[in-house]
Amino acid sequence: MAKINLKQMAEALGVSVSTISKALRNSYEISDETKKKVLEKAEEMGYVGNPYAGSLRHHKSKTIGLIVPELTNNFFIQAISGAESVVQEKDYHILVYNSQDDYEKEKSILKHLRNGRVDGILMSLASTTPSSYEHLTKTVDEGIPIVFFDRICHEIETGKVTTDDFLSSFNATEFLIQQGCRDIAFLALSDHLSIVNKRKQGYLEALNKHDIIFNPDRILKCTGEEKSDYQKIKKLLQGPNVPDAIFASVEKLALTVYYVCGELQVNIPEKLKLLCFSNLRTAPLLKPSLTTITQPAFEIGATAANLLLKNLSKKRTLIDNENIVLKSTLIKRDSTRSSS
Amino acid sequence: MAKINLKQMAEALGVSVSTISKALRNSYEISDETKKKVLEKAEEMGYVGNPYAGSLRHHKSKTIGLIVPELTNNFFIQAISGAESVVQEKDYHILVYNSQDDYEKEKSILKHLRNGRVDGILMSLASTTPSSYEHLTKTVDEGIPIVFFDRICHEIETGKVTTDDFLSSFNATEFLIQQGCRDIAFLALSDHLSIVNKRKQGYLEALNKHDIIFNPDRILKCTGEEKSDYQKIKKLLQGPNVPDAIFASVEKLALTVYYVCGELQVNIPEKLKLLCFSNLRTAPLLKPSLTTITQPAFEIGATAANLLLKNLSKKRTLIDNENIVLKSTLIKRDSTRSSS
DNA sequence: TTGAAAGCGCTAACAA
DNA sequence: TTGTTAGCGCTTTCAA
Repeated sequence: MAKINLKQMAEALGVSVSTISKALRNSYEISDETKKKVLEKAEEMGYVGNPYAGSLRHHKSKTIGLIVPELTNNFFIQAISGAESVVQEKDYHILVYNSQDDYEKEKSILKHLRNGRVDGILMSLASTTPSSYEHLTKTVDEGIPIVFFDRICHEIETGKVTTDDFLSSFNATEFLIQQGCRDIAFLALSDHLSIVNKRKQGYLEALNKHDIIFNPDRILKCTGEEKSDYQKIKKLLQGPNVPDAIFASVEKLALTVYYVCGELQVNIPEKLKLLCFSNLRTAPLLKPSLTTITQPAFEIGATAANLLLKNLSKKRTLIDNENIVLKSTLIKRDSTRSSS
Repeated sequence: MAKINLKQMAEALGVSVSTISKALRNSYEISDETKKKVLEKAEEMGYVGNPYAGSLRHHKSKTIGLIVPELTNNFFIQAISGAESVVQEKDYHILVYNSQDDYEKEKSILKHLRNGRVDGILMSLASTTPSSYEHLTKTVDEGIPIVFFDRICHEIETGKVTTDDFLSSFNATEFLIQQGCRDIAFLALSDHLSIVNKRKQGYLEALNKHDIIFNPDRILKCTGEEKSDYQKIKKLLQGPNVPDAIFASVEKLALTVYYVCGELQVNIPEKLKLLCFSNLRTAPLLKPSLTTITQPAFEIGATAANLLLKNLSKKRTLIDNENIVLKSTLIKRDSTRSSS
């Protein structure tokens, strides 16, 4: 049994190709009787239209590209899951790409999408992407709309979906201060990521509000590379001046802190309080359970997908510059428990 | 700046469309001089060929479909990551679908892929898929090869990638026995999943070898639905006859055991030893750290993708019936520590 | 070495 | 209400 096409259907039914095509698309031009006949035959023969033929005709692929900097990350997975669920509803398809946090790869992926393969793009920037966004502007200019989520690009005017990074970071830092912390280290990632910067601002603002003098050495610029981050954090916790709390801007870094503390026998939360942005399902089961700022990752993905699809259905290729902000939740657990 | 096509390139260079096409594909028919000219212009104009036009011509889409029963699952994510990494190398694209462990959805996804959208499929079955594989055979019969991984379908003759489920399960059970357990409960999932059955067989065989009489009540048939599984496990652990160990066939169920034990104040591993198949990155950080049978998920995905791509490049649409078996690793941690 | 033209499977404008 | 036909962007055969 081979693949069936319109022509074969037409022959089998003794009508023309266009009649079948119209019947299948439920056109008003076709009689109910014929429609029924065609539909039945289609079912019988297992006819499924070739998507690429149609795509060629009307320049729509009904597929969208989703680019993330990492795949093995709970946040992105949940976001993908959210996007997939809305896209599936609307009979769109999702092409998934992993930029591996690499600017060059990101450019290359976008280039491959700039040819009609996708109708639109959902993406989160690589942390190594510098302040040059030509690959992004070019894509948008060629009529392929991009909706950013989480690791957004401010410089491109389009739809963006983020969480309240500044505020949640401010609140979390303030919470640490309330727990008695006075010397809070902040584990940052790339300077280029707006979300990391906002989180840093929230942290700084909270210190400022509580008259805690900010020590620039307390901002550790991590890379995301496991080993070097491990060493950096180990050095931080070996002293001589050991902070009394760590605020990790991303999940991965918090886990590294657990491992370093294991090696150095630093007791969390007695000696060190720990808190981070994270979508780890097992946060409540860790030893100690981890206080997290949890982002509504699934909703972020779903919202971004909805925004994109809404514009696509309106045939709008330029998306209004708006930033949809969803709320994160601070979930207090043992890693920030105050001993008093 | 709009999208550029061959015709526009041809006009810009004052040559014919076919010359450009050939030059771009580095045909021997074209002079080096012309090729150079064309390549330069293509670069300059940012030309990227429309993939669907070519696809229509030679009935190859250079994209593969990847169907998983869940997305928020470390095993599948790592597998996707592995597949993505090899596919990316070969300039293929990946369409990701979530069957949500639902047979109907699985059928519908396959139907949508049976029309040239993809050149081949990588998939793991939904646990609700009954012993009727028409949707699979139909797909293969229409010339779209499927490579199964992990949750494979024995009945279809094609390539499959799994782990040594029987043996690793046997070893793990034996390990529990060596830790002093005599009454080990097994948390199963759907009867239809061959991997779950193999894991069950390994468990039974180990009991048998050690002359432990098997009590059928000790096999709990879970559904994957969080709440009902929670209740089932809670009932098991409330007695009157409480097992001294639990072997969970999938990760999700082990986490539920943690929560139930938290509620019932059952001490792991003192009162209950726990072990499961899992790819959780935080297994070492849990309280207590979790003994796992860890599958090489990334390799599984990569191997399956390689097998599929190898066959596609040979234009083979029927893949030899072979089962590539990769080894899992039993990682002993605190959840199975013997108190003596 | 280059170009003209047919055709992949489908849609849509137009004709019947 | 149905059929004919051109053409989406590309590859490829055949002719020049």
